[in-house]
Amino acid sequence: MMEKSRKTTLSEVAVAANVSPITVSRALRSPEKVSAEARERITRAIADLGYVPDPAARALASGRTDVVGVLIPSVSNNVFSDVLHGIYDGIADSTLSVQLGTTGYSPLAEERLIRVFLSQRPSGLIVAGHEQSPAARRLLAEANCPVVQIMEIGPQPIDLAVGLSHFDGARAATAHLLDRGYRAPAFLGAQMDPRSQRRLAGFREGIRLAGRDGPDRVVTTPEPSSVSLGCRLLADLLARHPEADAVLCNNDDLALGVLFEAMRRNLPVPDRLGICGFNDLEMMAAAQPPLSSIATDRHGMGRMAVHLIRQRHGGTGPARGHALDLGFALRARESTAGRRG
Amino acid sequence: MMEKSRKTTLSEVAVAANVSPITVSRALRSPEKVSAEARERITRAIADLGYVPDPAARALASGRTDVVGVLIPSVSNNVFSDVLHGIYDGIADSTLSVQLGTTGYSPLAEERLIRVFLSQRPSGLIVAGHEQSPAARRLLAEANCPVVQIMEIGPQPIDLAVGLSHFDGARAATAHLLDRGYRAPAFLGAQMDPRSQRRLAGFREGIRLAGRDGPDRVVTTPEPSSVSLGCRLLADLLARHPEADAVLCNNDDLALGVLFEAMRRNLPVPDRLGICGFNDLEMMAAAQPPLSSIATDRHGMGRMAVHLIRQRHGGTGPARGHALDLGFALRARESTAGRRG
DNA sequence: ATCGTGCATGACAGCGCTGTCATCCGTCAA
DNA sequence: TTGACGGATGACAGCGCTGTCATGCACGAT
Repeated sequence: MMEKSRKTTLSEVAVAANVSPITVSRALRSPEKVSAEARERITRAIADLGYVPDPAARALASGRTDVVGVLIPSVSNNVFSDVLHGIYDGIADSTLSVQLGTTGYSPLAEERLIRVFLSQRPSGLIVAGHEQSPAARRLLAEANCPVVQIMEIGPQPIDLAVGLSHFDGARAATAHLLDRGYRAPAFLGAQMDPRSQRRLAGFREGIRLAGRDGPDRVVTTPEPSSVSLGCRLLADLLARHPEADAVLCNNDDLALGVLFEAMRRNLPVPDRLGICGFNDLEMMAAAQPPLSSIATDRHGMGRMAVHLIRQRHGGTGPARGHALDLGFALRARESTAGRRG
Repeated sequence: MMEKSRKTTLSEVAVAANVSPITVSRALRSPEKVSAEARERITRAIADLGYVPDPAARALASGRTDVVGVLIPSVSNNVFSDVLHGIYDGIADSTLSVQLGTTGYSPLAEERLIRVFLSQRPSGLIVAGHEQSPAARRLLAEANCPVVQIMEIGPQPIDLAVGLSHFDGARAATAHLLDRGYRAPAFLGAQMDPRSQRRLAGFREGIRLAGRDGPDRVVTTPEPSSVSLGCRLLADLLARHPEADAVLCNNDDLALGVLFEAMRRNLPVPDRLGICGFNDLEMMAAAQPPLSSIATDRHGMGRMAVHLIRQRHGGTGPARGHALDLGFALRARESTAGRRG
């Protein structure tokens, strides 16, 4: 049953290269500590034998792994897959590898995964958001590896944070809508996770700052976001607030759905209805009319998170408690060109 | 520098539970071999001490890991993130974990990653596609763990395969377009990976079977797929083949771009231009007009791949060489309702 | 000639766990 | 009562690698 497919070991390489095992180990970990000739022989022996180090043995012996743990709510969400992409780009030229865990937006699952990840003594941990359970926060605070919270920047990072202010982004978008002459902007939200909550708060703040005292035009649902949900949310909104003349959507999927629903209802965009999304996925600019959105640098967040971890290992980089704001950019396109008439 | 954040070990649990270490190990691996009382004490001790097993030590001692290696070209592609989602759902109720590697469509990177993954003695390997380099194929064939090729079913799987025939899917879509009265269907393709090539071949076969001898209306590009690329490809197509009255798109992103570009050009869909995508992402049904597509069960592929690996470990499941066809479904929607007039 | 210094290398032990075999004990058939 | 048997538990060694020290050597300073 347990057929041993003979793995070449470090010792076998050592024999072939006529050095001791420890020298082979050094040639791999810190080549500069090994003489050029020895290194040469070892390199050849490794190639000849097709040797690949055993990460488990290395981890056990050294007490550390080259693994970066990544905790995100879900992989089937454009936002997180962009972040993940950035993370992979960040580790590309290193020996690091990624251990991905998905929490499904459950704090309990998150806590469990943190425990599992920490048991592997990772090189670093990247977690999405700032809403860890108290126990999870404690675990992370006591972890002896860099911990980077991504997606948003909060008041006090556990260790490091990279993200943006979703509140500010939504407020800017709201100001933009008002600026363009929309008089009754609404907010549509799905999957109301903490970041969505913050966007909603930013929307309300934007309305408040403009001195509008009208009704609170907000339609949200805990359902996961999707394009078809965008269609339904617009229908809901118009049923409840027929006067709404612009929507700030929690994310771009909803915005696309809103666009399609508006087309079905012959509501001219942007003349009768302004539409603004959040994240600025690639499709937004290609839509007809092109859809406005708040651009966020998701790829950069992932890459930067890895960068911070690597800096920390190099002894440089920002100190504990540093939050890096990657900001956002308002991409004003035709879908929010303003009311006509 | 190297502060030892004291990890509780299995031996400490053993002391606390007043049993030998090996019994604790057994209580974790195969609880039925341990008496109820001992199990009870051990469980409590584990909880009290917050013990988490060290996977590296376990891997080293047992010669295996509970890791499933997953090799996909890219994470920032809806198709693969759906598959990944399925994989995570597949392992949800097990002790398995996922090790993800992205090849960026490079056979060399793939080969390297296969080597790295195999060095961890994984419980299984899931690789996208059938186009491994000869060396990679050999590695996989000799791996002593189940290997599942996903995305498509080919002539001879290395071990197991789960997927669908992209050729048949595209042929069915082409037949559908012709069926609905479109006389000059074209094919638009981006990121012409092997699966896209197969779809193109299926398109041509569909045309051939219908006895059309017209020009080969095909526009492809090696660029990665995107919505805006769909816009550009339609522009290209119309410049070269103004008579084209329907497009089969390599994937749904392109189809969406085509729809937007058609709107910009005031080409009525489906009257003047039929549009069909591939994969049937959620947005297709929500579009206006709703877009036809070939539905593929990407989530199911991931789940099934894991299922096969778990079956194999249980000693059941299909034998080496089995290819599981998950099929496809033509979702005919308004975007291919046919020419008018 | 003597010593210290720095570099390249090696010996040794052990990381935390599990495979293998051995041991122990209670139970039941003869 | 005896022996066989099976279930529960334990002792031992070792997985492949690296941390820690120790060693050997060539070199220049004294």
